[in-house]
Amino acid sequence: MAHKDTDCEIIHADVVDRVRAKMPKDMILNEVSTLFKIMGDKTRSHILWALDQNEMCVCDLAALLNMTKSAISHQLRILRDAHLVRFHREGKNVFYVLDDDHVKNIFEKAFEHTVEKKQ
Amino acid sequence: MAHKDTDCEIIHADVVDRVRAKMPKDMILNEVSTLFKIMGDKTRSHILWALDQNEMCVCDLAALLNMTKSAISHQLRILRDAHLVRFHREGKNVFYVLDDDHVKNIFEKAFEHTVEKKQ
DNA sequence: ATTATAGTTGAGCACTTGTTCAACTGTCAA
DNA sequence: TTGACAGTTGAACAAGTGCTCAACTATAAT
Repeated sequence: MAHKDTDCEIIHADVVDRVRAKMPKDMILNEVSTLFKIMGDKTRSHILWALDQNEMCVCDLAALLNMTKSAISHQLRILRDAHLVRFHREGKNVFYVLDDDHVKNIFEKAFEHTVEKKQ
Repeated sequence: MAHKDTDCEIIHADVVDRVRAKMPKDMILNEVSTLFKIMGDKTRSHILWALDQNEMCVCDLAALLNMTKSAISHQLRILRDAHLVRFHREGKNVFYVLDDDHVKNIFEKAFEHTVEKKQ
């Protein structure tokens, strides 16, 4: 009898059991994929890359990426909510910076991967 | 006069120019964000994590993740197209394996980030 | 106070994406 | 060769996502 939610038996029960036992708490794996999802948008990854070079204000980011302030601001909010960037106001400008060194590391690994794949 | 595609001036032209000069070819940054996008789905990240533990066939993955073979197969195709997994047939089973060590590294960095953020 | 510019926000809309469903191929066993 | 099961595929649909637009707040200059 196939499993309730699937349409097949477990064929290699030993492997499945072993992997299932090692499986991290679902929440953590979900949070990791959420992190990737947030980084997996063209606009947001460009913003993160830019902020890794320099802190920048919304307007400069908009100019750099040829987008409206509104569009940038919406994406910055998503990055703020995920604690990937911080901001501080200086007069009329709001400057954003990366909030986490890991982001830089994750980016570097992804670059390595992509560059190697292209060769 | 505001920029054609934005609604503001460049406020800190020096910063924008410097960052723009360092900007990697658009294509590479796009490919990096595509990689994150692919890893940024709950199902796919679970599959990648599982394959990092052991090579597995479609049915076992379906059982492990409580999903249908079809749903798993669709996601495996996306991972195959991105060259993140390879497969080989053995009789009626098709076994999948990770195609790249970088995936493991990227995952590890992302785990570090997530675990630290939780503290 | 008024004006101008930086930035934020919510609603709306077009587009994308993941799963389901049904039909299909591939391999093995009887 | 027929049946059973592993796996793939395309269409369809529901849910999610990113940008636009317009209205808003905040700060500074006149």
